[in-house]
Amino acid sequence: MKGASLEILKYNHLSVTESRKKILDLFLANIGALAHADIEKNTGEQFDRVTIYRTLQTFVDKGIIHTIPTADNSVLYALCKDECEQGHHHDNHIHFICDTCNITICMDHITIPELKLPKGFAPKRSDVVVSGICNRCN
Amino acid sequence: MKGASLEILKYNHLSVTESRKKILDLFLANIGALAHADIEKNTGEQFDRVTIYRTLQTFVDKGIIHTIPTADNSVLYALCKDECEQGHHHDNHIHFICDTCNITICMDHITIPELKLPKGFAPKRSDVVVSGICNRCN
DNA sequence: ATAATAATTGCAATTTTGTTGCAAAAATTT
DNA sequence: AAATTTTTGCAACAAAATTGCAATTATTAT
Repeated sequence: MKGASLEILKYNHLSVTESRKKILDLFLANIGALAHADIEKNTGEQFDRVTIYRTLQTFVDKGIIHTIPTADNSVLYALCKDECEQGHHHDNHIHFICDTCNITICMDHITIPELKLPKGFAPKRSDVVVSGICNRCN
Repeated sequence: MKGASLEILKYNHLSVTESRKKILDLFLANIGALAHADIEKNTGEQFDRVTIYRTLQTFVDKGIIHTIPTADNSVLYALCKDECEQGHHHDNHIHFICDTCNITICMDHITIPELKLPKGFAPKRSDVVVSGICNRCN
């Protein structure tokens, strides 16, 4: 698995830099989603705040990570799995947030059931955020 | 319908103040969800920003309104309907965000289908954020 | 109705979060 | 290895949110 971040960066035509490698490694090493602050801490404040913001934005633009909607106004990012990495984003995502340990898990493999909306509404994309107790805390 | 805000405030054991009445009236008069900025504008900047923050927080605490998860990191609030007003929160919510007019609608009446989560996960609450074109823009 | 008590408001100051321009540094290309 | 392009970090700035506290307003008790 080592060198995965390097390959992903190259695949996406991004210059390989320390910050990008380290931040991407963080995502690869993590099951859950990460907030800007998590990254700042976990890299030992080695990189400037601005660099982290820009790196995250770059990754989102390239489809390497995606943002997760949260009710409490924090911005979370998670790796796009499989197909997403090829540049084709999933349209639907399920995210699980644990009320106990606060981890956010991106469940790419679970499909979202069809929703029946009132007449006139044309849905394009759905995000599902489920909160409760995760498998570790249970 | 007049006086509804007053009753809701009393029911929730909240002192009745100008700001609380006006802000609650705003929610009652609105189909969609409101952001802090919307409230500031719509009350004619009559109240301090801080007051609005605190009022919203109070309403959330009392279960009068709830926050809506958004992908773009803005905080939206919407009235809790029906059962919610009695202090019993819905566990599931569907929110529709229109890509065109940007309105956010809380669809309390639509039920969320059961989600099959991996073993060990105990879901408590689900938020579904659907984006697309709303009935008015369609 | 009015005084006493309790809660809320608004201001000022501060903190947190995110953005922008630009020169220095690093990565890629030739 | 030099030239070019990209990225980084700093500084300044802007926006969003929070906190303490005195003044005001609402509620309760008399």
